[in-house]
Amino acid sequence: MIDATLRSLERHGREGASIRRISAIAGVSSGLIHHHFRSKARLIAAAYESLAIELQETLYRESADHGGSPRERLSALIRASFAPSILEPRILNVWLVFWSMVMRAPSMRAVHDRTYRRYRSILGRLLQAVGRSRGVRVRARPAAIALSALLDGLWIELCLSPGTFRPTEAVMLCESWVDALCGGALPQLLQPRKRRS
Amino acid sequence: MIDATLRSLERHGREGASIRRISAIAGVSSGLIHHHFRSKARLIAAAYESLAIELQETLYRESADHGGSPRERLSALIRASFAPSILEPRILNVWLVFWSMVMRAPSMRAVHDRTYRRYRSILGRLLQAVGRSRGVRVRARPAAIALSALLDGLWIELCLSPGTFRPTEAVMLCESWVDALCGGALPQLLQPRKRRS
DNA sequence: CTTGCTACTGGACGATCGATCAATTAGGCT
DNA sequence: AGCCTAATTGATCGATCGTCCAGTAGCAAG
Repeated sequence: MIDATLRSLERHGREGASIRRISAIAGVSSGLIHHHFRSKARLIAAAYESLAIELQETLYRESADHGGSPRERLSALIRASFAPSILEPRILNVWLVFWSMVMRAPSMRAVHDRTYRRYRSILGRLLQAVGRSRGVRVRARPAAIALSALLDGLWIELCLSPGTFRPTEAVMLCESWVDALCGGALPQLLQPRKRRS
Repeated sequence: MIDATLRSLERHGREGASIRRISAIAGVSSGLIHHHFRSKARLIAAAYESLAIELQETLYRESADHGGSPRERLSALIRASFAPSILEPRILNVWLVFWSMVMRAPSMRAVHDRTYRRYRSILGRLLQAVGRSRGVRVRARPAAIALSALLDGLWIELCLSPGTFRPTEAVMLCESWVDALCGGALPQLLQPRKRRS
């Protein structure tokens, strides 16, 4: 049923967030959805959390499968973020609907905050591990915020108009940022070595 | 009339894209909108282009007003991107509606491509000027793509949940990236000094 | 068999949507 | 004054929306 919601949002975008369309795709009646989820908003929120967690697990699995070193795992995660299956412009439709509800429904905001904190936590730990193996102490929080923003910004633009630049360029831009971080070129994202009084 | 469209989208988000709401805010009848713009889609497209150009001009003016050196102008643009007037979460509502239509209507895609190319051009020229004053030759296109993605990604997350981090942190992250670029830490974003055969 | 409970159906309700159009008003041109 | 065009109105249409609810089917317990 949640899968049907996501598929409807993929196919019809903003107008796919309709009980009738979703129930048609799911092959059930419209009343049944109101029986299980008490309102449309709760259904959308459940679908939101489901998609966010599934996406993070996909990225995390890709990261864990490829490469042993932290740097290789991070590279795998970056590449996976711009893989064709993730990059499908249809999926942006889904996120746009979700984000537009985050602004209005407090329950949606709660889902967003929770899943995004998890996402930053994954990125932060990975960045810290990469830094440790390169001899720099990375401040996980701001580094994760920057990398997630870079990933998201590139991903959104790639979905909006795929012809502007190529996915490999997006990967390169992220890798360059990580290299600069490990090379100490982003000193404000590293732990200060010494405290001055 | 276009102003009323933007205000309606700010106030009511996704549901504000309705001829009736817009006409009520504009203080005219619903029929009049169909008289001037032949359909709702054309009205939204006109409002999209209007907002995008107005935003770019605001940023460009802020950039030109503050500071004489290219680096100061770029800093002013970055700070302006996270100024309270730009950062209002309401405005994200408007962009989300526009982006969701970019995916479906070719005319919307055309508006997006045109305005985004302009935006990247502004950023690219500024980055190149900053690089020149620091003695590095910046490749305008990928650098502008990366900075715009970083700006957008941070801006979106700040609008979605303003409590996650502070606007000053976002400014710092962008400035750090620019400093790394000027310091030569992002070699793939610089022109190769020598050609090898 | 009856009772109670849950999954599930599908039609009805009022609201709102984009679009259309006849009718009315306003304004410049001769 | 007479006329033509453009601006503007508001009612109306069919479609679709979220929600609600009376009613059916399946099934376990008594």
